[in-house]
Amino acid sequence: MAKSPTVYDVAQAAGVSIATVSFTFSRPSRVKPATRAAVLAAAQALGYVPSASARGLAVGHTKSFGLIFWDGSTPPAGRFDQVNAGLRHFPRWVHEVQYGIERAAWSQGYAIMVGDGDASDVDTTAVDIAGRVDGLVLLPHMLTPETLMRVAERIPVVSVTEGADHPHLNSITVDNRQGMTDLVRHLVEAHGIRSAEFVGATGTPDYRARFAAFRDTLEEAGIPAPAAPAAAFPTSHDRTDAYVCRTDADALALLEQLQARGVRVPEDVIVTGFDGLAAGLIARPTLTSVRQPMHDLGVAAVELLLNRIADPESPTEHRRFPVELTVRQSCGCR
Amino acid sequence: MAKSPTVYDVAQAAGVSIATVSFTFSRPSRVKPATRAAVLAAAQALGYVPSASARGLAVGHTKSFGLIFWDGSTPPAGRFDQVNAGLRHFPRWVHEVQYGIERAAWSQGYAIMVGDGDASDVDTTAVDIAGRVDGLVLLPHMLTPETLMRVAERIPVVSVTEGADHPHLNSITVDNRQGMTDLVRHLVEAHGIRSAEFVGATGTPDYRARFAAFRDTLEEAGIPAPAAPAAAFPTSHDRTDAYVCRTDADALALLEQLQARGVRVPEDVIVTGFDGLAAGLIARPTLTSVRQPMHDLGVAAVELLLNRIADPESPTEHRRFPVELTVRQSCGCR
DNA sequence: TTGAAAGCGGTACCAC
DNA sequence: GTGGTACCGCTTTCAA
Repeated sequence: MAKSPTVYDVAQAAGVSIATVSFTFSRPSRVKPATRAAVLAAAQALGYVPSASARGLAVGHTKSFGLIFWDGSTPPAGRFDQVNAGLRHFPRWVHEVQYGIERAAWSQGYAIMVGDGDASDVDTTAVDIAGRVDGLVLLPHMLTPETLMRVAERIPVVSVTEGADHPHLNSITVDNRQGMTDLVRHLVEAHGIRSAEFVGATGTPDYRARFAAFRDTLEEAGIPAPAAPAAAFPTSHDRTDAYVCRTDADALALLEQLQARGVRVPEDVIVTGFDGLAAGLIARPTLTSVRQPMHDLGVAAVELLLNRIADPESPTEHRRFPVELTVRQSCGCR
Repeated sequence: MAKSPTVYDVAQAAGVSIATVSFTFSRPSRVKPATRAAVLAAAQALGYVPSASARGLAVGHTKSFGLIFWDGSTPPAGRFDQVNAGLRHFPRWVHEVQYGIERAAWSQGYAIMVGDGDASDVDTTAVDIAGRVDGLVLLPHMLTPETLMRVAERIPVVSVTEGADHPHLNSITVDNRQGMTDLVRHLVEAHGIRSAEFVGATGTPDYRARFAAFRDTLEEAGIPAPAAPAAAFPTSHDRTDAYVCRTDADALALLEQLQARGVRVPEDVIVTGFDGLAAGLIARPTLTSVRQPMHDLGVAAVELLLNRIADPESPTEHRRFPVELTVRQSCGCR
């Protein structure tokens, strides 16, 4: 790993000044063809790779966005781990959103820097990443208000989370309440359930919104709603008509468990998810769920960032996306 | 987005020099507690977020690794697109490898920068990313030799690809041949297949190795081997005993199609994958495949990068990982 | 069209 | 223990 060549080396080799080298790359038309060719040749010969740090320092931005996520998909320890070791981390909601983010960012010439969302000290991580990029997206956000303020005052930040409010924070949310309401109503009206359990911890505002809607809709139908989510994954076949999971990942894992124990879905019990991951189509029974427009969420996140960069004075934006009840086999339809 | 404060601002606010501010963050113990507190307070009050560009320029490295991938999971256009629109991009092999990379990198304090592997000009992208990071991993690599040399001479590069050889290039590979050989032998010996098709284009060295092993093993068993992979996804139920897919993603999509057409797997035809994605367990029938240690591949990639950074003079490394035949329902077992 | 030179925001060596 | 200061590599006026 020899010390890498700089503009100075290239300039010297090409017999021009460093300014000319710089211009050759940034505004080729402002350089005489012959000179340009000489510079390019020298650069190629030397194996010149421009330093992004130097450029970033000089121009004041890095052409990259940061991404910090935590989707709570890492399930609680315990039997779940043993039963579903292979499913623990995949499929993930974040991957589908990230795909949209990457495509949108790349198309605009931005690279994506992903930071450790599960770090013990997310705040430090966030500040570190914030120092490297032109914008930050949080999936969802779990930063302290202080850190959030610190970061959001420096670069645009968009949180893909329910209930994110801060003067400098942009947000993208989905209609968790509507989605869960539609889902539960469907279970009640089309399948006549008389009881249901909510599966999965409510660690984020989104999950809490889903749980709240789950309860409200159940009660509204005159069905007793559990006061809290099932503590852990159901261990035996509890007497319930439906397991309403907080995410598809949980539902998919639960499906596994249930089948391993010989419990039939949907004949013995209904199972539903939330998110609409592609994997829900692969499973058998296919998974009834509430679909979020993941790709669009990612694209929108980048859009908000770009808007704010184009016009720093523009007001923060909050976009809420609709979701769609996707009825499939695991609830007994089809 | 007010202009963000710098060390100078913090220094002034705290009534110290910029050197002291710098030390407060890098070597807190070398600064008197009272001074340190003052600096920290000023930094907090001002919302100081250190510029990674400035630091990177000063220290000569960025504490981040680049990641450029292309897993060929985007299937050819045509009917496949229509039939499996939702499955097109997920699940992906790269995500499982990426997970290992991220965990390993993060644990060492490195961030991950992901670049556009599908860019029309991957080489330019690669050079751009290379200028931002301390090491690069290619999943797999599809760069021109020139670009590869240019980049690999500046920072350590590891390619997660079969047949990568370049003096400065480290590589991680899996035993494609052994895996495919085991798989085909199993189909012949345990299921008595007398014909088989290979599904999926052979666009990378890994895929080619799989196809070659597929052919060799078939011929060795006295079974006529197709001269080329099935041109596209099987359109009607061609007469064959087994569809051996080049990846799990393809196999999963094929499973979908087949089921939609009422073809039973494995009763009517056997379907197998390659990779061992977690999604193979979600599908019904569960997918017979050849499992790669994805997480370990990612961890190893980071390890090689770290090794090279610790000792730039150390020779390049090439690690080959074993794979494991995973027999499940889609071939008729269990 | 090209060159000289002043930053950009940190780091770290060397004095004090 | 703290401050002064010379870089790090590139961009970008301003002159020539």
